[in-house]
Amino acid sequence: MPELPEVESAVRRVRAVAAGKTIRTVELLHPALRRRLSPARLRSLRNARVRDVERRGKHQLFMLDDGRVLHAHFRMTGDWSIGTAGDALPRFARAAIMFTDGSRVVLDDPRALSTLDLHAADAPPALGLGPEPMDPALTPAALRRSLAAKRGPIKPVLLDQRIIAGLGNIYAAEALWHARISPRAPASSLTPAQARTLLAAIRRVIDRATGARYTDTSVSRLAVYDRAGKPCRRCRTKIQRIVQAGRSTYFCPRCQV
DNA sequence: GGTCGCCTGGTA
DNA sequence: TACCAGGCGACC
Repeated sequence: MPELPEVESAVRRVRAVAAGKTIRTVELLHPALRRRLSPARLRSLRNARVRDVERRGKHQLFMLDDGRVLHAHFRMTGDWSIGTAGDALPRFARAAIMFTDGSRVVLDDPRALSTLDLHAADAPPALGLGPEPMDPALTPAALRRSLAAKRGPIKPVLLDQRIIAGLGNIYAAEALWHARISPRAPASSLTPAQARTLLAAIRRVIDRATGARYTDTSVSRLAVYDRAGKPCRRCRTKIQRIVQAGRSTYFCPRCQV
């Protein structure tokens, strides 16, 4: 489910139960997760203590006392379901982390595309992420510079996590609409004024969504996402859906130039 | 950049 | 039954 705001909310919920706790077991409930976590590595998590849970872009990092990192990524449809040992498992439970105090964190993911990874203490994860949207070091000039180095239309480029960490398909489209920039405009063509407007728009859509969850997002008032054929909220022109890099892009053909 | 595969469910 | 899905890595 996640773009940055939803992952941030997930991290906050999981941190509240996991930080300071000791792991009793981690159980995989779907075969796809076994590709990255062998039974031996799973067993090695017994008695590991979680110091804290951190977010980097859309990645979630359980920082263990021994320096190892349990690394979760929700991909399209993952979420945490938080409860205790005796609770019924959610319908799409894919993994369960049990803590010694009886609390339980379950990875709930209908499509089972989520990943869990364990990184050794001497090999912290290399995530290849650009700056967080709210990072003060990310200035309009810096954004324009990184976009200038990329070929192709801006919308797919904005999904490149090396440009801005955590931006995804919905909020990229939303931000472009707010900034009145066409998703087809070459990434390298942005003027300084457009870069400034776009960065402000990205921050606005991310900030407004922070604290929301998947179900909230789908019912919230998005400007363009999933609104093909419906009137633009600015000019009433019909919103168009196109496909870029295999992903849906929604935009107003009249007021996004 | 484009396209496919990963997985499975919801919806037209 | 077909298409779509908020991600991402591998491939051309």
